[in-house]
Amino acid sequence: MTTYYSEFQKVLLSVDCIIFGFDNNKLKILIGKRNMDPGRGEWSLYGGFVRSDESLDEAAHRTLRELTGLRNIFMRQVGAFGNLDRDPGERVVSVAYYALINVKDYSERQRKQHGVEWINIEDIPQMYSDHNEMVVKARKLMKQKMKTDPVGFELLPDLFTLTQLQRLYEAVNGEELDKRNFRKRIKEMDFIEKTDLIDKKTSKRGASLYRFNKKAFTEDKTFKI
Amino acid sequence: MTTYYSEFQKVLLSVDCIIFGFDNNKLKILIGKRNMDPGRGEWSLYGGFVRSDESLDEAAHRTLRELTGLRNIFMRQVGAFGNLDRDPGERVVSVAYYALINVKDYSERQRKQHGVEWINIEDIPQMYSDHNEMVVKARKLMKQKMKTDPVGFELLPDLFTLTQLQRLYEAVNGEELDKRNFRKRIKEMDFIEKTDLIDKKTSKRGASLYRFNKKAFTEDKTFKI
DNA sequence: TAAAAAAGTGTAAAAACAACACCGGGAACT
DNA sequence: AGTTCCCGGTGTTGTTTTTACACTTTTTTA
Repeated sequence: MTTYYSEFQKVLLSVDCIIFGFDNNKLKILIGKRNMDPGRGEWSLYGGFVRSDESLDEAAHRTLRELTGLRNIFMRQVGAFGNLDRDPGERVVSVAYYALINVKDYSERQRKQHGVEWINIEDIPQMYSDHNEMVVKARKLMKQKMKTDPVGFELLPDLFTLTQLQRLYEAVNGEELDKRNFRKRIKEMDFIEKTDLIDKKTSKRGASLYRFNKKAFTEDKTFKI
Repeated sequence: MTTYYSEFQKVLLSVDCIIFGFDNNKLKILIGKRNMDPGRGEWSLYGGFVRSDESLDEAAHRTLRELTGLRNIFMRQVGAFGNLDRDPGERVVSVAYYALINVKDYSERQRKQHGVEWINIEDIPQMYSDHNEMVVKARKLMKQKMKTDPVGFELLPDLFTLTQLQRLYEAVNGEELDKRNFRKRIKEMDFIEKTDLIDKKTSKRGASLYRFNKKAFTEDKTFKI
C-alpha cells in the first residue's frame, strides 16, 4: 500500500457502545468495570479497537456481538470523541455508537461472564474518561429518534402490551403520558397490530398483545409519539 | 509516553468541513477542487489532518481558520466516516463538522487564493470519496438545529430584514413560508429586536432592520420556527 | 363476596397551525 | 405629473392537533 500522507501522526481508534435495554419499566444501559489499564476498576462502557479490515460501523457491530452474541442489532453512531485528555495513555479517539436491544435476548450467563450489568439510566455512576458524556449524547439522539421512528420496538419483545409500550416511552421521555391519548395515537398507526393473544403475566385481567409489523411500515407511513 | 495498546493498528485522522453560507437567497457551501493526490482535481470539502496536540473540535476550528481566517465560528460535529474504501490510499478516518458563517465575513481575495467556491446546495457536484454523504448528513443536522435553536443568525449579518430571515429559512427548509405567519412567530420572540434602522438597499420602500440579541436569549426562552 | 389491580374506552376545551388579501411608500418609467 | 411596479407591512378565521379528564370491566386474592 502506498503511503500518501506519511508525515502525519496516526492515532488509535476505538468504538464504545451505549447499549440500551428496557426492563422492569426502566430504561437501562449495559456497563461494567474495566479490567485493564488505564482505568482498571472504573465503570465503563463496553468497547474495543477498530481493526484495519473493518469500517467503523462494522467495528461497532462486532464489538456488540462479542459482548452479547447478537447480530443485526439497531445501532447508530453517536459521534467521535477525541479530546486530548480522554485517555491517560497514548492518544485514542473513540467513536461512540448506541444500540437498542431486547434485554431478554441477552442471557444472564453471558452477561455475568463478561461482568457487565444493566444500570438504570437515572443511576449511572461516574464512568471512565468521557463515557458519561457519550451516554448523555447517545440518550439525546436516541430520544429524538424514538419520537419520529419506530425503533422503540427493538427494546421490546415481539409481542407486547400497550401498557408496556407506554411505560417504555415514559422511561425514555422521563415523563408520564396520558393513557387514553397514548392509545389513541397507537390506534392511528395500523402497522402496530393487535393480535388475538392475551398476556396474563403482568395483569390480573389480561392485556391484548400487539406486534409491530415492520413490512406494513412503508415509506408513506408516519410514526409519531 | 507509555504505549498501552501497542498491538493495535493506528489510522490517520482528518477533519472535513461543510461550510454553510447564505447569499442571494440561496444556501451554499464552500468547496474546491482537490490539489493533491489521491483525487486531484475532484471537487472536495476543505479538510485537514488532526494534529497530535489538538482535539477534534480544535482541529476543525483550526482548519476552518486556515481557510477563512475566521475564529469563534459556530461548528458542530456531523460524525465520523470510516468506511474502508473511503480513501484509495492508506486508511484515513475523517470526522466531519459543519460550520455556519456569514458570507460577507469571508473575503473574495482569500476565497480565490484558496481556490474555493460558494456552490448552491441544490447544485452540489459529485465530490471526492464520501464527501457528498457528509454533506447530506450535515444538512440534515443543520436543518434540525435551525428549527429549534437560534443559529440561523450566524449566516446573516448582524442587522437583517425579516424578509432576509424568511428567505434563509425557506432556503434551509426547501419550501416557501407564509409571510404573515412567519412574521407572527418572529414577533413572539422578544430576543429578535427591531432596530430603528432602515435597509434601503434591497427594497425601494425600505425595510426595518432587526438584530438577534444573544444575551436576551436565555435558558427560559424558546426558539421555534 | 368484597376489595384490589390493571385494561380498556370517548368527549370537550384549548392551543397551534394554516390559509388567505389588501394597503402604503418610494423608485422608475412615460 | 401621473402611472406603474416592487416590496414591506399588517389580522382574522377555519382547521387540525393537542391536552385534560373518569368510569366500567375483568380477574385474582384476601
